[in-house]
Amino acid sequence: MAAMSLPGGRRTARRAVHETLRQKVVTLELPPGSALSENELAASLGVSRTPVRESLLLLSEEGFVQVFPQVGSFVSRVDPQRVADAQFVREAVELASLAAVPDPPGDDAVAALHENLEQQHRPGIDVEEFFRLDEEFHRGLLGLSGHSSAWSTVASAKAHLDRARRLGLNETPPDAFVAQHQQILDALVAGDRATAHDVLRSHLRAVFDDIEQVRARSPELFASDAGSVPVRRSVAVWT
Amino acid sequence: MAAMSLPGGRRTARRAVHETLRQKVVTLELPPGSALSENELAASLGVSRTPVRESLLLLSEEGFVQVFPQVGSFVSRVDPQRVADAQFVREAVELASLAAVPDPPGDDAVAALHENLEQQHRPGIDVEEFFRLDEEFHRGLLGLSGHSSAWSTVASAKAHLDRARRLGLNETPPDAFVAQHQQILDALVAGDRATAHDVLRSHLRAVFDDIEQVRARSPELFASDAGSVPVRRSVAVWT
DNA sequence: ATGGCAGTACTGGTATACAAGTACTGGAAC
DNA sequence: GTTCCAGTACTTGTATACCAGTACTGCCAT
Repeated sequence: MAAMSLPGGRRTARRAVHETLRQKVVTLELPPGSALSENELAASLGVSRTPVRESLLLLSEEGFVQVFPQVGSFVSRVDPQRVADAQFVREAVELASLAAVPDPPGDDAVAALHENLEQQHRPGIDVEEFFRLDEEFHRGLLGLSGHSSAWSTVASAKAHLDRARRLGLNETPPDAFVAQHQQILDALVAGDRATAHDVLRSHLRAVFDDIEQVRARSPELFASDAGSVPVRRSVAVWT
Repeated sequence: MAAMSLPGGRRTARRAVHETLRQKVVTLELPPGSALSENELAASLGVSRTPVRESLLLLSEEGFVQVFPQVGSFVSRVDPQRVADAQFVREAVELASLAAVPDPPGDDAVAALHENLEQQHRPGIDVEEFFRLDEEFHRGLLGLSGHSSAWSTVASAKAHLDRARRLGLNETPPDAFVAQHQQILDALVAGDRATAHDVLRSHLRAVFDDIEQVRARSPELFASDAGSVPVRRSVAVWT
């Protein structure tokens, strides 16, 4: 829903930079703690500081970047509190949406979800591809209730979860997630709301548990003290 | 949660401009459709275009402002679709939170809510004061479940509702809302979850209905066609 | 009077210059 | 070796200049 101010097709430098950086942050190509110098980024992206700066401002509003005046800008570490918030909001909205799905769900939407699942089941699936399909699946699920327009809100809350999930993707093979997706859809078309509800909740919480495992193993990627300020290095170190 | 990038006390021009403009938009001092020229604002606020521009960027991300390149920036009209989304999300999160409140709710939090309600009951209450108390009440309600940190997400979704509510505050006297607040809290402390749940839902939907009444009376404040683009005037006119 | 077209005054997007502040570096003093 | 301090090289914040594009204005031809 955001960024509706710049009508769709308009290509601006800010838009391009914002999307590029966001992608790199979410995919961990820029891991938590990375220093983001406005000058460096401007030079490497071939634009001036202005669009870079505005992109960083937006990313900081999204919680992906932290800007410390006169010190530097850094890819934010994963904030467990923030992840928990996102989890709670996402769970609330997705479950509320599930409850509002009409009893025979729309055939077209169901068909789309089935096709999506087929692709998820394809062996040797790429991680990036899985993330794309996962996103599409959950958006489609929300669409079943006619509240697809609320997806943007969920997507925003989901953003932090996504980044944390990538850290933990090696913990649990995607197969388990795909199986859960399948169960949810099967229960829905079978009219078994209770099962769909329970499995969706388990599914969402499994993601959350995954994150906790990563946290135990790589605490340096997580923010422990909200008040800490990083020092300027090629990679930030929180003291 | 947002804007944590600039540590609290740091006073920057952007911060000041952002808060000023946000306040004026939310309180309808700048009504939907108002033209916001970067140059004019910069001149009147005594700063350069840069902080003004960055503020408008943030406000557009929040949905309060629409920026049309080479045309102008305007206080956004109330988008019914967006309001509906906000309503759905808010309802889902607040109800989910309510369900997670421990059975005897925390005494301190309950006491705070009671005191808040006392102030709401004060006769001849100011509209701005009511809004402040209403916000505090719902935040406190969310806090009962220990998910107070998710408030920022609700607050963000709530932002559009708030603005629309101000338009409709003359429709239904605040007394009705205050009474509903009272019922919710009473039911909660009495352990009657079902009633609390139902009243909260009714309460939230009453706000929504209020907005619909205003829409019928003042359609020019609402966006009817998402693709419409305003013409540059002292006050924007959507064609 | 009316339709069309050029001129003009505005818009936001971008690039750049300067200012204020922080932290590292290297050397002098002890 | 240690401590302190000045210098320097960076950081983000702000101001300004310029650019591309839009829409209104008023003249001109009809």
